[in-house]
Amino acid sequence: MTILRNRPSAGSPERGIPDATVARLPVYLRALNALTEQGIGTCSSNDLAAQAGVNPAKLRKDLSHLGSYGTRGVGYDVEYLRYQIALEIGQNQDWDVVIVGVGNLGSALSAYQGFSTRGIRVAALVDSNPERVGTTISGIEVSAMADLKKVVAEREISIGIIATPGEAAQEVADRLVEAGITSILNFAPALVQVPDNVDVRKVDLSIELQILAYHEQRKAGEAS
Amino acid sequence: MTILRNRPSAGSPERGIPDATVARLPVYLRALNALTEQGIGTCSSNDLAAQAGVNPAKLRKDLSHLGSYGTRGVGYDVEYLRYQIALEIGQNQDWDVVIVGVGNLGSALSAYQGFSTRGIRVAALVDSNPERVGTTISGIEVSAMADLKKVVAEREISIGIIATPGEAAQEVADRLVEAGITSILNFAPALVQVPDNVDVRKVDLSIELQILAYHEQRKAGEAS
DNA sequence: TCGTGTGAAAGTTTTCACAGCA
DNA sequence: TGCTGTGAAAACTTTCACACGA
Repeated sequence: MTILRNRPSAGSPERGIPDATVARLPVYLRALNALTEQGIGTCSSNDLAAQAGVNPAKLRKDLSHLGSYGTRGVGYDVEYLRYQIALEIGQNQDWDVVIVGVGNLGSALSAYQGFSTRGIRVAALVDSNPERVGTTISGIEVSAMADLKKVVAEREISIGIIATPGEAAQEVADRLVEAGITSILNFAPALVQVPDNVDVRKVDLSIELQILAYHEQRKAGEAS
Repeated sequence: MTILRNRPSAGSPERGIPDATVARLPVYLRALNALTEQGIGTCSSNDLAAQAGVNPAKLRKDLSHLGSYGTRGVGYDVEYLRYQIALEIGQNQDWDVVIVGVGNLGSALSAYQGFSTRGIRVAALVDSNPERVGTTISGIEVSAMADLKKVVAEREISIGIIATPGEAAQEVADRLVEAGITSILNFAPALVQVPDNVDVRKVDLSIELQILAYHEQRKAGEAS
């Protein structure tokens, strides 16, 4: 889903964490937070893997891409590891995002509790519907599409979320790119075309259910 | 994310489509629908791959797991292929789902247009908050948690969606399993433990953004 | 001739199993 | 002794490239 070049990258001895690992680092971060809340200061790869729902060997391999932050025979210091992972994935700074489309989904996203604790701050809302412009949702005033560029520049936003119907998605993506956005999370059920320097990830709510339905059907067919 | 056994399976000569392929079949279905809307009756793997945003060789390999539905030198009949894929992933029947938790996200999901056209029907809403029980959202009356089992049985629902806060997720999952649900889509930012015969898929909205933030950070660090 | 279907190669991810360090 | 870090094996996925059939 993501367009990405795994640059071995600038200066540093060797960078380039595998995609599969990157996708799990936020999960480990969440697991570490849970351990902290439980008052646990040190954990083994088994403990953390159980908390994160992965295989311990995979966890160790993943962490080995970041460096050696554990102690043999002991395990990992929860707080230290949390800090190192956060550093790696840019979680010790806040990321401002703009949500385009404040229908049901966009509104739900702007109120989503999970973002703020993960360093994601919904900084602006934009909609093409004049009736919605000027209204306030989750404490944020909705701006007009025409003001997108200004809003993005003012608040130095680099991440955009598309929460419009599928038909509008490409147009919105174009506008986001034009406004200077370089990462897009696309909830619209449509592919969007963007320049090479822009990353797009897609979340498709019905596809997830369709995959479940497939397995459900197989289970049902098991009677045969 | 999914727990699944790739059963070579009952009777048939050889079943068991790779996970990666299953995850793309709904995408192909959508692409075929788009072609139909454009009045295109036949397409090559190149055409369809472009529409779906994948590599043509991958598309052909994926389709080869279902059977030989193309014609060499010609391509695929759009309608016929659509039908075959729909058959494979159980898309020619409607799937009733129950959504647990009608906060912002649950409400947005119950109104989500993308479901109905993909054979997903939101058949019931359930919430633990007494103030929400009895209210109507998107034309559906919200039921109490205590009635979950009854509702699931009455409407023969096999798929459940968890749209509650993380703390409630495990409790809800247990209730769903108890009620007879065998597939769960979990939007709560928490892992849930279920028996082996139940499939769970997880959609984590903030993780997607955190992955984008990671890439964004790398891009920013490129100046070095 | 053209484009599918598919073996075989390349690449990626996961898992195993154990050397090595605290 | 116990658990990390990691090579090497296994599994899975993607891509290539071409034989084959309409």
